[in-house]
Amino acid sequence: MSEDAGGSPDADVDGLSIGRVAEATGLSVHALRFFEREGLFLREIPRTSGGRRVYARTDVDWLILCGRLRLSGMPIATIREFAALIRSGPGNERERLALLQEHERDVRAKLDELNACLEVIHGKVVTYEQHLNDGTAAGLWAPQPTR
Amino acid sequence: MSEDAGGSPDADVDGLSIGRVAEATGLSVHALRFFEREGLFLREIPRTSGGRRVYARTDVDWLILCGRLRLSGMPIATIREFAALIRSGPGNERERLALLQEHERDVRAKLDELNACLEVIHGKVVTYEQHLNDGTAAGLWAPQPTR
DNA sequence: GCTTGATCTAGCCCGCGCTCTAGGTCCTAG
DNA sequence: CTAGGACCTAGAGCGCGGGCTAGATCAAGC
Repeated sequence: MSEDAGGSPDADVDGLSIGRVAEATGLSVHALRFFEREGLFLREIPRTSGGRRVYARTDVDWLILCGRLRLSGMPIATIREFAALIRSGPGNERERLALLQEHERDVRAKLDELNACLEVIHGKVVTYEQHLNDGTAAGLWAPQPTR
Repeated sequence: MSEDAGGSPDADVDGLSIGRVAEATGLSVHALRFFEREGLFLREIPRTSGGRRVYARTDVDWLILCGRLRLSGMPIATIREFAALIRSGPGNERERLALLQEHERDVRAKLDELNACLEVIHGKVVTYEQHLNDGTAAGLWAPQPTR
């Protein structure tokens, strides 16, 4: 139930089970195995003699970053590219930077877009609130557009 | 090629073909037919005697709002609910307002989330920029996490 | 030893939001 | 009259991001 909390022969100091990593990152156990199949990790995740994954803190840190990248809309394929750059060692920092910069631009663009949508939506909300207070129906959608 | 631009017997004044509506809304022709199947419209779209859709300006206005709702992450199913409320006529404005308010909350939450992600990502960008200027490697991911 | 829960691999399945195809019809220009 | 583009319906397909299951193994506590 409590798994190995620091004493089993297989797990290194601070070796984490998949369940603990799931808790720590907010990702599901399924998602973690999926990410591994998809090549998103920075290294091969080692196994115990029994075949179970043993994660390190640095894996969790990376997964947390992956979570942010995903939340902000980066596709799995792009995260995979980024991971591949890191895995292939020093020397490609400019490429990594370019990838991150492009994503930053994308996120800013999406923020602008969302803000524009928010304005429209908030405008609608205000219109309905006024209608409900005043009893007017100005600016509301009719059931059948007036023709 | 130019379709009916205001003179054919079937099309009302300002009756728009699906292609024109696609242009006007940025949605694809396929998407417009899909939206119709999904019940997102506020009315039955009338047809010419030849069976072609004839849209009005009000349909375009509604579609533009739908576009904003979609862009801001509202699922098709929720837009369908909203459309159904409008279609069922006056009297349910509180429900419409509640739906819009909830979506507004969702959008604001997503904005906060995105901003938080952006901070993390921008931090990474800055770290890489510093590394490339200084030649240091502090804070960069190693190819293999140091164990 | 036995039970119990966490984990394993392999692989199929799903919801979403369109997109595209097939096979036709319409209709306007030349 | 003919060509060709826009449009029609019905329905299959797809990319994405996981979710879920089956059937087995592993490991900890009693």
